Amino acid sequence: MLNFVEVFPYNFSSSTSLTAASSNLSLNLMKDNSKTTYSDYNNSHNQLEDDTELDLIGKNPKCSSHEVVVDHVPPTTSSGIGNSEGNDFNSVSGSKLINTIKKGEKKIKKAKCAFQTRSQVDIIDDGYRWRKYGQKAVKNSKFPRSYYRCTYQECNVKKQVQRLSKDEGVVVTTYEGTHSHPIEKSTDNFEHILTQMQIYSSC
DNA sequence: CGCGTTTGACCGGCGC
DNA sequence: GCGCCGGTCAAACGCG
Repeated sequence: MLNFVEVFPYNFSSSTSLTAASSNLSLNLMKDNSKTTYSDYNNSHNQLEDDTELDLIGKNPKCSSHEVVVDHVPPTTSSGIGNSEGNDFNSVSGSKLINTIKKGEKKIKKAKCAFQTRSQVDIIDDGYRWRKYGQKAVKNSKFPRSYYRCTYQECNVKKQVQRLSKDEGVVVTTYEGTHSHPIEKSTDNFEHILTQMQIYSSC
């Protein structure tokens, strides 16, 4: 179980700091000597206006005082990460559902929050149960990206896990969507992690 | 037997 | 139009 978690500031390009909600997130790192950073993958101006998207990390936007680093992902990113944005994952996900979207309809972006974790293991136990549904080789990286979906019935949350090629010790976990149910496993480390986040990210 | 993982196939978006 | 790429599906498989 977790012995030590260190949160360190991670500077994406054109990153800014903001206060983010964090109350609903729990991290329960499986191994020791892990470092975690998290960032909001939303475009801060366009995406954060949608309050349904802000709550990936926390259900309650008012409760947090944790400084985080925010990455700005252009809303026009290619088919990659944002490919299925706007889809209703409660019904059918993926390309088949995309077919049902009429031409000209504006797709709604889903919230994405990325955590950087310096860890020996890829999987961060965040208290939810996940089922792996895909794995793809990543261009310019020797490590694959794994795709997970929350196993809770009708929960549409997904996450991607990828290890950085240029820093093999860093694992990037990207969350997409909002859990519609409580955490399934109790986690004792969350407060500790949040404390670490606050300490390190405020510099 | 139920649940989760693996992995090749498939699809849509995008750039040329 | 074609090829590349990221994301998803789903059958097969493994494990407890």
